[in-house]
Amino acid sequence: MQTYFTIDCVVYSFYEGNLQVLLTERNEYPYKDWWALPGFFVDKHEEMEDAVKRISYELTGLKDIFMEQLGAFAGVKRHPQGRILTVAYSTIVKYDDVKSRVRPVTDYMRQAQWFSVKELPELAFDHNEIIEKSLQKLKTSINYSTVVYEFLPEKFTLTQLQQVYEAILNKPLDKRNFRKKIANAGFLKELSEVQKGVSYRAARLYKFDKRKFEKTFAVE
Amino acid sequence: MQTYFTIDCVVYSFYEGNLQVLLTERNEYPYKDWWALPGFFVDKHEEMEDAVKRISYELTGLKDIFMEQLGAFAGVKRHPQGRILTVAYSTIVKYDDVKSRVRPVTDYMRQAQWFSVKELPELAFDHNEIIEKSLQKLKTSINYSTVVYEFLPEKFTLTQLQQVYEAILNKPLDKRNFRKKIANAGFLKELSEVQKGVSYRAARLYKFDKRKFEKTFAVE
DNA sequence: AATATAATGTGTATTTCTTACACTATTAAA
DNA sequence: TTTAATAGTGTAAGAAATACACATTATATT
Repeated sequence: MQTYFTIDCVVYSFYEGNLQVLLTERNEYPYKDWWALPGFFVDKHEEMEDAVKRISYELTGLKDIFMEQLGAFAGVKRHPQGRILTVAYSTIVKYDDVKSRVRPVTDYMRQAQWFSVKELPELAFDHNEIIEKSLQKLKTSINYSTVVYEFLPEKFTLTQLQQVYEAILNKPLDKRNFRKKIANAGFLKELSEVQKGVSYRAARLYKFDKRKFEKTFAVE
Repeated sequence: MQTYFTIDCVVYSFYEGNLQVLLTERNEYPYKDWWALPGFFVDKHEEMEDAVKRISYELTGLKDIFMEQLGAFAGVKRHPQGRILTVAYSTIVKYDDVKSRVRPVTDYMRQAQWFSVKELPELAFDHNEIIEKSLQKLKTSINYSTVVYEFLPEKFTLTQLQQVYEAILNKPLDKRNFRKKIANAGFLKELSEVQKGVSYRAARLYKFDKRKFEKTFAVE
C-alpha cells in the first residue's frame, strides 16, 4: 500500500514588525485560485530536506537557510482525491535578502506573496492548521533555539532583536528587562560599529555568537 | 510518485526506576532477528492515529493511551529496499496495566519485550535515532505537559512521581525542593488514602487534577 | 513487647531570576 | 538651534530555585 508524498514549506520572514509567511496562489484543481503553502511532490530518490531546499531556493533564490521539520499531516480527508501525506517544514529567510526575488516556482502556482501571520486568508487543504501548529512551535522554542537570529541580518541592533521576539510571542516586551535578559544569556558579541543611514541616534550593532550559544546548551 | 508508508511506535512505560521501551524481535528480512520498534504499514483508508492505536492495542491490550507524533523519517537509505516513509509516534502505558499482556502483534515479529532506555541494543533501521529524538522531546516537554502522569496509576505517591521525573530527566532531584515545586504548581489533589501493602510507613496518595492543569496552561 | 528497618514528611536561609517602572543621551534633519 | 526620533541605562521588590538534615511512622522480626 503506497501513498502520494509531498512536502509543504512554511517560509517565514520578518518585515515591518510582523512575521510574514510566503504563500502561493494555486493554478490547478483542487483549490484552484486559493492561496496555499508552497509545496511539492518529493522525487523518488530525493531526501525530504533536499526537496525543501529546492523549493525554498526556487521561491526565494536563497541557499543555506534555516529548516526544521514540523511533522507529518496525513489525514485521509485532507485531499479530495484521497490521502496525500505531506511533511511540513518551516524555514526562515531574511526579508532583505529576498524581497525582490520572491516568485512562484512552477506552473502549478501563480503569484507568490508575503502575508502577515496576523492576516492570513483561508487556505487550501489543511494549510491554516499547519501554520497554526508551526507558530505554536516557534513560540515554545524561542528560548532554546536560534530561530530569532535566522530572521535578522548578521549584524543587528537590540531593538530589531526585540521586535522579532515581540512578533513571535505576539506581545510587547519591556525594553530594559529584555536587554538585561539578552545580556545575561551572553550569546551576543557587541560590535564597535553602529547602525547607518538613520535620522536619529544610531544604535550599536551586535552579532550572534553561535559558539557561546552551543556552550550554554551543551548536553553534559 | 508514491512511497510506502508505515508508522512506528515508541511505547514507554515506567518500571523499577527506569523508563522502559517496548521492542519486538523481527522475524522477517531485512533485519531478521534484530530488535526494532513495533511498526506497521498504514492501511489505505486508515488514519495514522488509528494505526497507532491499533498497534498499541494489539501489543498491550490497552485502549485510550497517550499518543503524540514525533515526526516523519523518510531517509532514502533508511530501508535497504528503497524509501519507506515512517511516521513515529510515542505512546505511554502504565506498566502494571500491561505487564503480563505484552505480546508480539503479527508473524513479522517474534517476541515483544521491555528494555530500559539505558540499555538499548542496536536496533533495526534508524530506530535508535528515533528513540533518541523521542527521549529528547520527553525531556523538554516534561514541565508543560501531562506526560509524567501517563506513566502512573490514578493514585500515586509523591515519591513515585519523583521517580518518573528522575527517570525522564536522567538525574536525581532533591526531595524537599521537588515537593515544594509540585505543591506550588497545584495540579495534584491530596487524597485521604495512603499506600497499602508496604512494609514501612505508608505514603499519602495523590491524584492528578486535569482541570487545574488546564486552567494554568490556558491560552489567554 | 522491644527493636530494627525503611521510607515518609517537613523548614529555613541564600541565591538567582523576574518584573515594574522613567528619564537622559545622542544623532540627523529642519 | 530646535525638533524629532530612538538609544541606552538602574534599582527595588517579589517570586522562584537551590542547598541542606533529622524526627516520624508503619511494618516485620525477634
